[in-house]
Amino acid sequence: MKTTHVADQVLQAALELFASQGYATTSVQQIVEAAGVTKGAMYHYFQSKDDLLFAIYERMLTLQKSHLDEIVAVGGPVEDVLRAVCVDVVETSIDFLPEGTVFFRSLHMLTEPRRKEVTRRRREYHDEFSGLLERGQDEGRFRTDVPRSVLVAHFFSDVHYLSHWYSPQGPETKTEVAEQLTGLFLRSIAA
Amino acid sequence: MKTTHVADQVLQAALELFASQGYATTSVQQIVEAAGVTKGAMYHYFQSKDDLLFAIYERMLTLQKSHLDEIVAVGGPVEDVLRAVCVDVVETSIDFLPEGTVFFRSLHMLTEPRRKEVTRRRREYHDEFSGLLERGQDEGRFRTDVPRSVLVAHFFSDVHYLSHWYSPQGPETKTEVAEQLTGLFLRSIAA
DNA sequence: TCGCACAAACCGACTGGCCGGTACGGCTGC
DNA sequence: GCAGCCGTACCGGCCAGTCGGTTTGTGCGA
Repeated sequence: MKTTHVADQVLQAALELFASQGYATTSVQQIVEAAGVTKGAMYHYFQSKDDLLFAIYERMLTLQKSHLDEIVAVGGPVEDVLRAVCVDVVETSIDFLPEGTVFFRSLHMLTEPRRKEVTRRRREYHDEFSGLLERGQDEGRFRTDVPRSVLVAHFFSDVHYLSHWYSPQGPETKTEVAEQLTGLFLRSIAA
Repeated sequence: MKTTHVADQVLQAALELFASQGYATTSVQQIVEAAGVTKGAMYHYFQSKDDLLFAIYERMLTLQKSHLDEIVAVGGPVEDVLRAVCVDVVETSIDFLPEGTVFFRSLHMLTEPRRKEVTRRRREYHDEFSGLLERGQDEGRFRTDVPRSVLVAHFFSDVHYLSHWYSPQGPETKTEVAEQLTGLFLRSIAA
């Protein structure tokens, strides 16, 4: 376990650099210098620069999915479940703000098969979310005059946009923003 | 009709390539080939690759601002003005979907002074939008229990996200989506 | 406890290719 | 014959990835 140290440091440095400079404009040399290791060490743990990027996506996707599953498993009235999911997604996204930046900005840099997988897993996630909306609609809780896909996009747009404006140093706390955005969303989709 | 000027063809090709591949991974050679001209011709009209990117931003910013000013100038009840602004922004963003993709994905690639200017003009735009919200709040039409900055972000997140999910070939027309998203937003911010 | 063997971890100079940008010459319309 | 317009060949620099070699850790027999 001690040897994952190098890999972790590299990933962390890569994440920060990708988030601040972008993937394409960050050289492997910069990453290894920031991580305090050498190219040789890095290429011992990763096959390519692309691997670094994918590892970041991997972690993010796995985390999001497990959170969603956990909350849905608890069960309860659909509105409560949806509220909990929304709040959690926003909070998690704030906890992982740099990942979010990289996530949306650099997706097109991933090599084809990996990009496809990311897209697939992301769609799975959206589908599960959409399922909640459908259940709510069936129960007459949510409006049906707007396509579900638009409602889904409407919510995830907020999540996506967080990394463009939210700052932990700003006036609002993570929890406040999560409640506020969730509140806005739930009100807009109510039947 | 020989005369879609070389500069225009280059810009158009650059826009499409930047939108589909990203700025950093698109070479000048690719751009000039797609535009059917040569490097020499391109560098006769543009000083650098960066110029191409900035020109795209320039056009977008100018367009958005002029639309906003026009609508605000018409005047009327604040809710009507805001509705018109929102619908227009969404529709315009759909008309200029590739620009939107490039806009948010490649901002960090612009050289420092230019990035600052883009940010400044964008903030101006947001401030004007925020001014509308403030007026509505003063008149008791919009809620005041959520910070205005969050409301602004909430709306622009939708605009931003359009390029990630909307397709002109999809089931919804531009106008429908504009009405739907605007409707969701206005309902969520009502007093 | 020590010597040894072997593998995993790590180092960093090097390379081949690409890319942004330039130099310069020729062409064309006025 | 001049001035903008454009083609072409080329350059210096950078960058991902490699590769031969060195170090560090570890198990083991004596």
